[in-house]
Amino acid sequence: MEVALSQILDACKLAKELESSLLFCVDVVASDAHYLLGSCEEIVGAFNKAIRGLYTLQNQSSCSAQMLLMSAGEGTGNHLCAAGMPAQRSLEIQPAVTQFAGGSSYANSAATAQRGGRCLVQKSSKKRKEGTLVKLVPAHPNMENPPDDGYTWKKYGQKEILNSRFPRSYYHCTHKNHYGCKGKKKVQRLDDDPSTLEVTYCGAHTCRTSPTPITIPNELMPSAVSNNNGENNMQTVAPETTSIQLRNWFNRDDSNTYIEQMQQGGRDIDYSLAEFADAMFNSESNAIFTQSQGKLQVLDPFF
DNA sequence: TTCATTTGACCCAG
DNA sequence: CTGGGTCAAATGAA
Repeated sequence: MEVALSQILDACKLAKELESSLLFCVDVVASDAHYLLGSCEEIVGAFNKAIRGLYTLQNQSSCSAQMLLMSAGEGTGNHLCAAGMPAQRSLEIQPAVTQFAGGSSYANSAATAQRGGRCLVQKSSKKRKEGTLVKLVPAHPNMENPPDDGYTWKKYGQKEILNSRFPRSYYHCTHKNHYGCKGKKKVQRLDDDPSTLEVTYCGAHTCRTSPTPITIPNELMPSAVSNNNGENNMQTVAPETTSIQLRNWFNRDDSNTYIEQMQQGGRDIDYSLAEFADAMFNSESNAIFTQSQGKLQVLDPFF
């Protein structure tokens, strides 16, 4: 665990170094997009290294490692560089219990995680389908719907289940039709604890869209057509992994021009960096980067 | 009119 | 054959 924490701290330090470079050495840094790209990939790599270390720890059924893993990867096998990460990615510990079945490298251990001191009891004797993830989440008292998990779901069925007091609802990813996303989930209230929902995720999200869609100014979009009245100056970007987005961003012919604009100070700099950070970590809700008093700051939970 | 939800029917693995 | 999962028409809400 100490090693993993150390790796996370290293990654945070790298992020802070990059922040310092961006804030105080803009002239040097901004002229070299490859330096920025290299720094970002170094940071992402450092976080991934820590995550891999935590995978190992997970095999030892480490409760605290599991909590960190859930914060970092939500059990989908996504690394920090991958898009499609659920919005709830903060270090906030949620009262949920998770169990994995085989499938992704992340889930191969089939380890039972314990969170909040509760264990998932397997009701069915049937062998669980591989590649599924089961979570127990607290049900909202007055709502049938499960709490938001960062994805958008479309309900396509509901069924009464044998020997269950409550029906099971079936959902698939809203982007199933657009991107052929295979993300699915089943939601069922527990018989012995109606205040808890058992959410079974099956199938990985392949839609590769961010739960908090990345918005990039039109002028940065390859297909951008400027709007005469200046309205609607943002576009929502769907699909592509974050690392690809970053690379494309930096490889754009006009990226240097944009960086020059960033050097001029004012909100444009902060806004651009926020977009950059958003593209990098693909989530606002657990922002590693934030804007404070007009400056981009790195949130470091360990300091 | 569009989109999400409901619900009965159908399919298929065990 | 049974039960879980999915489909698609019907329905309702915005």
